[in-house]
Amino acid sequence: MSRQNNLFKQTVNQLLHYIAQNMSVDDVLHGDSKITRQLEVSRSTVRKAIDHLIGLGVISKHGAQRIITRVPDDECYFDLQELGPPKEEQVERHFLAAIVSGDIKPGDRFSELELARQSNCNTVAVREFLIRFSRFGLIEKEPRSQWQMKTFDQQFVDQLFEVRHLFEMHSLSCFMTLEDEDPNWLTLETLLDDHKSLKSKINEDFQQFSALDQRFHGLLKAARPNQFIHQFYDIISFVFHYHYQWDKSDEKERNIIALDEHIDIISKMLLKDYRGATLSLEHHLNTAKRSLLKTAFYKTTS
Amino acid sequence: MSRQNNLFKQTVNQLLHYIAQNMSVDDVLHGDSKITRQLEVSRSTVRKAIDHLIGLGVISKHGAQRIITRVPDDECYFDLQELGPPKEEQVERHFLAAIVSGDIKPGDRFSELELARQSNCNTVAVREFLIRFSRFGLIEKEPRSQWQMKTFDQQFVDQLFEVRHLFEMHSLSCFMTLEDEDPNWLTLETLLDDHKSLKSKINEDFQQFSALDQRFHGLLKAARPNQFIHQFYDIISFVFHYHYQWDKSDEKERNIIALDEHIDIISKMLLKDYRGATLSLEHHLNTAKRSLLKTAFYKTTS
DNA sequence: ATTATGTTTTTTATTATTAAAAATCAACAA
DNA sequence: TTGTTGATTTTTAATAATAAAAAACATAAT
Repeated sequence: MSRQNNLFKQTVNQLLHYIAQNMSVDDVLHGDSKITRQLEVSRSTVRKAIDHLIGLGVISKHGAQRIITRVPDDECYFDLQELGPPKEEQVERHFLAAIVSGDIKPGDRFSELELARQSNCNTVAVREFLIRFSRFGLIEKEPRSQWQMKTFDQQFVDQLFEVRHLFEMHSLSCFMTLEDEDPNWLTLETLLDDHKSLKSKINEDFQQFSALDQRFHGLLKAARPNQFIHQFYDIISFVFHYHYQWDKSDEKERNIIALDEHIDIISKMLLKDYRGATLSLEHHLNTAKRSLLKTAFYKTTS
Repeated sequence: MSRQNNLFKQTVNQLLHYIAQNMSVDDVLHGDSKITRQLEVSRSTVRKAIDHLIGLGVISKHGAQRIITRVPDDECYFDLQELGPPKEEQVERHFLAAIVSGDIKPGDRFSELELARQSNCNTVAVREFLIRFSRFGLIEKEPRSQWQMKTFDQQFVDQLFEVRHLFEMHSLSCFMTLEDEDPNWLTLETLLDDHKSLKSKINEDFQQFSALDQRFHGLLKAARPNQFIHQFYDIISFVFHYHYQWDKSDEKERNIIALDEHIDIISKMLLKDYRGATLSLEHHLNTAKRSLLKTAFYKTTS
């Protein structure tokens, strides 16, 4: 399979687009270092793209100047569709699909080679993805042996929520000690309004809750950003995303309950009721854990 | 460079060793599946090793049975010294050395290729190591650009200790609620004794403190094992190891102080003085942070 | 002096290839 | 059955090779 010089083609297209939008025949093209800065690719790539357009007759050289000779037509553009997504993403997509669909179940072993074949990539790309992914603690590998999907068991969930509990409580406590004039309080008020407005139309738009959920927990963390806590949340969101992809059955009920819990917490926060907010948050986390366990075990035992 | 069939050679040596120790001429060798289990390598490897020994005349085949024909001499053994350590380890060693020696300073960019050349590995091995290492949050990389050593600044230390504080306090609280008859209490008492005995000879053996430190913080965590917390401690220990490698100047003083702090904490724990232990632990963590900052900034600004 | 251009070198991303090791399979014996 | 050996197939680990892209360099122009 030939190498897909993706970036080059993208650059050509972007350049064509720019010309079509902003320039007309006989205009002088900017210097390549300027274009480089605009497109955020290296000058070599820009240069190769320009050469390509010269080859197509869109641009011609007069000494050092490059002049537009004709308006580019659709023929000039590369078809990026057929390139497909970048390899890394392809592996990821395929692997996650395999997990979600149950092709790879907790406890299963799987080979890099097979994944590579299935996702139409080479083994190195697969391996690199798996190494990256392994930081989630969901897969692991012994030196001369295959990868193994770790069992997603009660213990895993317990440990996950133990840490989550610590972090969320900590975040809450940091938030509550913010100055009154801190802009985060305003953001929180807006968030409460958005929650209430979603509540009024929850029966149709329950899927929008997910965005609110992210905003809420993101805002909590924003009171004191911490890269390690942040990293951990990547795991959390993956685990949730992964499990709920299976079981959409009671998504609506889940969301309605969580929405109310959010409103409860936020209201108490705005009233500066630290103790009340803590209790409500605790309750919210417990609900989330129960719900995850239910879904997870429904899945693994079926 | 030819591939180093490390495992095969190791296996041959192990097998020879076993024969030399336990068997004599005309004995019948065990079946290969049995040997496989003992040496924890695959049967193919065992098989190849046996074939090799047959080639050397140490073993000969009579039908399916394999019989020792002579006692193996030193000639038969492979020289494992010249093989060197496995690639992965080689990269790691070289990279860490580069950091510690200041070849790669915070903020620096560095290339995979150069690392590969210096550590005498190929780029893929280097890249895989770097991906693995990146979970420590100390290096990162943009897609088509080089790796970059992140700046090790006050903020990083703050965030590190923020999380560490959360975790240690949590661990302490878990520990304090252990049943009286839990074996961890006994271990803790032993640990206190070991601390005291080190204290009496601290002037000579101050370097032994590091082991005690690991044991102490390990024991705290042992009260409630959690893979996410555990993972985080890998980062902690790396950071400490990394920085103190630079600055051995006041290692002794540091260790003496920390030793006393440990004794303080453990004593209070054994007295079931939760509040006192908490305060002491807090104090201990603050000392550790101050000391790290001092070392770190002494280094980066020099 | 600064900036832009043309040229060259280095690095990254990707594929291909292969020895080593593991896993599987088939025939056979206890 | 169960377990063993011998032969075969897959997979992993590692190397090498190369197109694409970035970075560095040198030269000319403002």
